[in-house]
Amino acid sequence: MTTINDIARIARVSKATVSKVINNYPGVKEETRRHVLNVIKEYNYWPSSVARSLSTNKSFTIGIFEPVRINNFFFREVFEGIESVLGEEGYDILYLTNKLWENSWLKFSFKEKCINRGVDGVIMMGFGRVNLSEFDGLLNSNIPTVFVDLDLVGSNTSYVTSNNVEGAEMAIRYLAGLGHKKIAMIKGPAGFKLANDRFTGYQKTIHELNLEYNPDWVFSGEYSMETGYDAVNKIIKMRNRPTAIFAEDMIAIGAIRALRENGFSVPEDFSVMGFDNIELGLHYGLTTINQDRNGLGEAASRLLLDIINKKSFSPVILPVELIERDTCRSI
Amino acid sequence: MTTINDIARIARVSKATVSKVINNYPGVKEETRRHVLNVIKEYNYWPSSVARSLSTNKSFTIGIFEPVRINNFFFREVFEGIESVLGEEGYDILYLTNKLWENSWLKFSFKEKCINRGVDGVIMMGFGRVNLSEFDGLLNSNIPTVFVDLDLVGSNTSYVTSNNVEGAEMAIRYLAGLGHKKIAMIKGPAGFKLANDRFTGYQKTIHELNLEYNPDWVFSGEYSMETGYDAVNKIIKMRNRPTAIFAEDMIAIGAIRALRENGFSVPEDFSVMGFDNIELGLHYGLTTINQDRNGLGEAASRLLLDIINKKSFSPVILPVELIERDTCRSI
DNA sequence: TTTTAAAGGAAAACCGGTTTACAAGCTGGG
DNA sequence: CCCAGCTTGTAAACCGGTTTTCCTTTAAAA
Repeated sequence: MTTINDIARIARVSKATVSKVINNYPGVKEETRRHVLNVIKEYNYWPSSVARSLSTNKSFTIGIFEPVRINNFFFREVFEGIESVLGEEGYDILYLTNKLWENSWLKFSFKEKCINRGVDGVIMMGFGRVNLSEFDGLLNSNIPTVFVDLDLVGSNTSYVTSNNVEGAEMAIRYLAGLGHKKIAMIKGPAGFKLANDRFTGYQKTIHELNLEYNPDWVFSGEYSMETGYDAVNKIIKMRNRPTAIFAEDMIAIGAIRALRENGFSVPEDFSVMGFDNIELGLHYGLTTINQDRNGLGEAASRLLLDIINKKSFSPVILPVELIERDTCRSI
Repeated sequence: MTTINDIARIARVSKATVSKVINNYPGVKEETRRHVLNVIKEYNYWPSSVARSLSTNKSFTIGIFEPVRINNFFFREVFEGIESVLGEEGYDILYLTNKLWENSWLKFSFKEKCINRGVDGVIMMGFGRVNLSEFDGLLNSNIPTVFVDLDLVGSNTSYVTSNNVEGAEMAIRYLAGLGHKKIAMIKGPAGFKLANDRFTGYQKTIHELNLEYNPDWVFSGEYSMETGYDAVNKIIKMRNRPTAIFAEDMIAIGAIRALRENGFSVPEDFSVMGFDNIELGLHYGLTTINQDRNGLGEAASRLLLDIINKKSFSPVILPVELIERDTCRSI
């Protein structure tokens, strides 16, 4: 491998001079600069970012932790947003794995892993509100950190999220506008801010609009079709049935399938309203709330860069929008 | 940040001794070892992998290039396979972005980026057979490299892929077994080994079984529903129509939708056979060929580790299997 | 021509580790 | 009691960059 020493020797200058040329620093005669640049090009030299990181304490890498593997496509799209913004700024993205932790002679947590790898900042996604103490190290450190969909803040920590409360409110208002007064909700996994916020929006709006609130109409479960099936199986046995069902897309699709399999029609017998706008929803004509997953990733990266540059630490909450398709009807 | 010097000073030993303790090297009295370990734990010290990389020339990072963003879910699942294997071995994964390249004062290619970042190896995925010269640098370097779905080999380069030829053969034999003699194929994007191999298997088997080969029944396009729509629009206008359609899942689903929209029934009027087994296929009851995407990632990582350790360089070709659902019928 | 300031470049220290060479201390055999 | 040989630990060099300090040129001003 060609190093800065090779270049210095060949160009008959000191390595300090080569360094100045590489970094476009002043204090080098134009003639010398050109000469050094020629040698660099001729030998196809590229400085080692490892060595550079060591001396500057800046690595141009951002770490990502993403342990939970629910909901593949979701994080994938967030990731694309992250990558596009950070890439433009010259950062690469280090996917931090934690498989080895258990075997290690000294267990280490998020913070230690970040320090060990020398990342300039870290994005945390896919974490629920369980075991929050896991994050203590990070929050108390000065490592710039951005959480996606988890509202944690600290000296150098902030978060981004979609406006899930408002999204749920939009959904309920829309259903109410169609004449629905009995609306069920199938919540996502308990402990996740996402799911909690959506439920909050649901409750709040039910109250504001004076709709019927019935605890029996509130279900909860994993983010899967199963959960929709289970809830529908209970709903159809009820004497006092809701007329509309509000649930996250994957669950909503499970519900639609279950309803159809039981001889009900959507939206004739039940209206179904989703949340997320996953691609699959298109194939079911699912009316839903769209959240901008790419935008979430972009916002996360930009916020992280702002934290790194000490420019801004304010959480970012992204707007959502209602997408009208064919699974809700007015009654 | 706590460094090895701090630990050495506090423990009243030399940094060499601390280093030996960290790496479990011999030549340290048990008593000293324990003492140093205690100090390390007390001060929550973790060695900097940046500094370590610099001196050992080994970074425990694997790079990934994945420029094309077709087919999200596919790479996501491959990635999971990669991560699970490499994570176990203590590697982290560096997503290499190339957004900054154009602006850079010296353009650099895959090889230079790898050298610059000091990765121990690199996995290339999502590349087609276009501009193969882009890879010259990598192939001629001694950087361990594994391609996914592109059959490039070099001194330290190999590849993994599913057995796409055989998969196509299975598909055609299955359709022929159901009595189909006129089978159309909608190919994926030209230039990709994946798509080429599948077409090869199709052609070969058509010949072997003495089925009708009609160039008009061969279509080609992007990996999208659109492509399926377009092909079907042509097929239904033909006088001599095929009775079965073979295409990659997303395209096949487009075809199914197009057929239905035009008043045809699947599988009554046309049998449709997919390839890939994407999740969406389930919702259409699509009969298809499954390829093990997780396994592809695992195989890629293991092969890469083998190349790094100079143990094996042989390409890996993974078997596929036929999944029977509801879109093909016997005639 | 001499004085002085500015510009250019080299030398050396540093970042946090690893590794090699060597010295000191201890043990046991003759 | 002395010396060989093993064990333990230290000092120093090194990895490939950056940055500070300082010396040497060169050009401008007096």
